Amino acid sequence: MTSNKGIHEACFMKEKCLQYDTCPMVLVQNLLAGKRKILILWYLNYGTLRFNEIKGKMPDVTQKMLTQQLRSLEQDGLIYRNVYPVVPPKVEYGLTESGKRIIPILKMMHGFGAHYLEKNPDVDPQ
Amino acid sequence: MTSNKGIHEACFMKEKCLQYDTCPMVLVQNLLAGKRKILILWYLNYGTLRFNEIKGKMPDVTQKMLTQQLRSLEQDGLIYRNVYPVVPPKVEYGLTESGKRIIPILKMMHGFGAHYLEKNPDVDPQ
DNA sequence: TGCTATAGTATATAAAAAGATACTTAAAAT
DNA sequence: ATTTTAAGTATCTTTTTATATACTATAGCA
Repeated sequence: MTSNKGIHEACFMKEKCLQYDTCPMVLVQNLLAGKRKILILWYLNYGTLRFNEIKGKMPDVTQKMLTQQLRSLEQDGLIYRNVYPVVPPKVEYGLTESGKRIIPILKMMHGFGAHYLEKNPDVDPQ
Repeated sequence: MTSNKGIHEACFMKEKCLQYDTCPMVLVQNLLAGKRKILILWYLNYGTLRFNEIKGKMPDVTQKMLTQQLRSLEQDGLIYRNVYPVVPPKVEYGLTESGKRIIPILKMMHGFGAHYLEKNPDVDPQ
């Protein structure tokens, strides 16, 4: 019996998803799996934000972790980082074209979340 | 100066998102942040699947981790788990009503991922 | 002279996630 | 009597993630 490691028999879009290692859904899973990434993208859709502005919106994140998540999103091309050579430092983060294309998805997520919270009023989002 | 810990000045849907701890987006971030959750939901939309069927679609997941992710999704009410009292065991997983409501989001994600891969042919999804 | 501000880096430690491997269960098949 | 099967659990180790804390640079201000 031959190995069928990674074959996606069940994927909807068969032409794109015959194999695990070329599946767009696997990509998205990896792009968005981070613990803060969805939220960072969501906040940035409001407009560009400085480091401390993002930090201020997430009460429970450390500077180091936020830096890590931002760098990762930057490497994936979803956000850009613009450093102004001033003192004290000023660094602006914003969505790239690629990042902006995620926003409709995030809006649907928000709708889902709101509905979920209505149906489960006992649930704590955190 | 008073603390403004967790205030969401920048959220789109202000009436729902004035505070971090009641924000639907924070909820969704936490529901979907798991390393395999998006993929599991995606596969289950095809139809109910048995444990080993899901496992077979993810070449690099251990039994333990898959069990954990499934339990977590079950606790969050996105999937159900149906145990048949037979030997050897048979356990079926499927989407709940809540889980089905995520599918349109996943379909958009797939579209995004496919487009991203077209623009960045060098990227490895994994 | 020393203080403040911003966006970090450095280092050490703790906690959580993930992986590897072995074990379980009980019926049916060999 | 042994093997196979499906869906796990148990235990231990490694890796990743996260926290805490201290430190840096430099211009402007008091």
